Amino acid sequence: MELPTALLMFIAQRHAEERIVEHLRAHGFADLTLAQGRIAARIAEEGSRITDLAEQAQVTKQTAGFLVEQLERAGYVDRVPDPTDKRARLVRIAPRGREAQECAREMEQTVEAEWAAHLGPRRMGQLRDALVSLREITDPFL
Amino acid sequence: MELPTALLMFIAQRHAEERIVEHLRAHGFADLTLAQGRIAARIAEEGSRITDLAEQAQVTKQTAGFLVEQLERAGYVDRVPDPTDKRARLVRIAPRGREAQECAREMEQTVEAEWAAHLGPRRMGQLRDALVSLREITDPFL
DNA sequence: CTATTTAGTCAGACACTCTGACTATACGTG
DNA sequence: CACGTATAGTCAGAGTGTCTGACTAAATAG
Repeated sequence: MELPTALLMFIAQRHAEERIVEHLRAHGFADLTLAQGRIAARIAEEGSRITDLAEQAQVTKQTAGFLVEQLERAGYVDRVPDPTDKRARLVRIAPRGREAQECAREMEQTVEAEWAAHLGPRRMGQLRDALVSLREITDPFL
Repeated sequence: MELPTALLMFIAQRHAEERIVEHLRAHGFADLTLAQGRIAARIAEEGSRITDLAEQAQVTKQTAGFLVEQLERAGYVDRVPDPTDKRARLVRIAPRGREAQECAREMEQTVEAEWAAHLGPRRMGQLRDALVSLREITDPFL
């Protein structure tokens, strides 16, 4: 075996991540770091709680809170009291955040398309199939 | 498409990474961080230069130097003058580093085996085949 | 021999992440 | 209902990883 499978995944995954960050940067979203993006990408349409974001992004709630604060200051999200729980505040995507989401998704799809073109539809399908299956034994959030 | 392919890779890859760190920790290599490990894993048998390690691990040479310094202090590597270039110093794996490498490789193979068992040999082969092919368009170091 | 490149370090700064301690609210049980 | 526990979140402090910029010393090209 030349390289471990996990390292192969790391290589491709980081490439995608960098392309997205670069694309955002080129479109005026130069503040917005990777860590912030990982949080922002997980905010639900109805708004999300810090604790849920933390769990999904696999960081502590302190870290999630810190990142949300940056996002809020930069205008990517806003926070409203949760009507159903006075302890909680809901984090929602703000207009600027939505623009950034769309920008990121754009490059995400571009990269995905490049991969599909390189591998061909059959092997791309096999790749996704294997990865989805692997998730069953590797996703701590599942 | 439920989840982007790159995110699926991230999930599996992080799982492998965490298993390895946890295994190292359980075997007395509790100092030794992920970042240090990423550098250490790339040290060649004959020794490597900081600059090469930096390039392979995709960090600046300052960062690589910083991490090597930690590794050296903890006894995982040592550094000797490069006989062919008086500017350079070769980073070499020390005995303790070799033990850690073996420990890490052990879990790496365990995880690899778990994946193969879950997917079956055919799909595991397809997965690796696709990832190796993808490397052609995603590995900045290739 | 000089100019440029390369290997590496030093200094400073910032981002990310964690642990521990704390407040306030919600919830479950007797 | 009251009390104890669990949950949502914050504050404070620390450590680690990472970068940019400026620098030194040695190698190399012309």
